[in-house]
Amino acid sequence: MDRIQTDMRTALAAQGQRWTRAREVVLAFLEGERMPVSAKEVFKKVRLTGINLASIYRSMDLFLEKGVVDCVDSPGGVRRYELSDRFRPHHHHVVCRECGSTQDVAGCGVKGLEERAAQSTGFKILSHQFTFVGLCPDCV
Amino acid sequence: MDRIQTDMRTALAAQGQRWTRAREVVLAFLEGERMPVSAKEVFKKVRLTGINLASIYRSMDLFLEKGVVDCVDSPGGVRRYELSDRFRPHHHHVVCRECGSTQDVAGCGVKGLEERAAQSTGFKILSHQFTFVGLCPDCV
DNA sequence: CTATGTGCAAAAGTTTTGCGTAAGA
DNA sequence: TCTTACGCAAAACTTTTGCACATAG
Repeated sequence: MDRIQTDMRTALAAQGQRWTRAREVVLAFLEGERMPVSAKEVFKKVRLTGINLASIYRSMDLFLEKGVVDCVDSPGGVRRYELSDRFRPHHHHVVCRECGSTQDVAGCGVKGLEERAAQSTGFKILSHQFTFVGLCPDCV
Repeated sequence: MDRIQTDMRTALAAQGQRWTRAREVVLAFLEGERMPVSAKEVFKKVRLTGINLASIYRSMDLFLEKGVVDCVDSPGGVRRYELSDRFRPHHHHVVCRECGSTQDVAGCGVKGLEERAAQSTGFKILSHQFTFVGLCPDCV
């Protein structure tokens, strides 16, 4: 068992929440991925474990709440999840307009804009999503 | 009839496509909005015209294809539409994590990053979506 | 043991599609 | 007139929820 899972287990135990098979499977899968994945994609790839799709959504909600994963709302209307900035360098994404495939773009380049946005809108800014939309090499 | 509608009508006519009541109603509505709206929001506000929700989606698809509107994929899984950069200053958005309300954030601040993203990923970059996620004054 | 989480199935919500008809040009 | 687009209804998809049962602690 690796560090993220140990941390997660401890954090959950502190609040009477449990480290279950579904949560372990989902988190382990996310740790092995380099790109954001949708709930359905996780479901298909862990099908042999018998974990239910609803449980994957519920696990993702828990991980989001704990700050262990971040989500990306992609053009195309499918939500994708990945390990959060706490465990990976902060970065952004490029999504293919045709096939929906997603890749990381290293770096940020937009830090410092949050404060300006907060001032001009009155919102309390919690995070940002910055996504390039384009065509992947296969779809050009 | 204003300029955008005239342009649109001409562009459609050139390809054997028609300027219909549904398209006129949807485009006119978008021209009157300052913030991105979902298909359902348009539908509710133009209900008295009898325009069908499916026709609103179809009109939006057409306008997207013609570059007359842009879409924003918001956290929460609802797609919103607004007049494109061709008719409004380029800008970005802030979305409330709780209620989904959306506001413009003036300016860009991320121009010049597209080329770097293209180089590092091999994608052809067509556009970008930059969204701040936070809490609106009502939801704080 | 006991409360929490899961599987299953149904529901909810958004977006798409097929088909017969209305209506632009 | 003749093709395009619309209305309607159903379907397709993603995500959420209720409930009885399983299971982690």
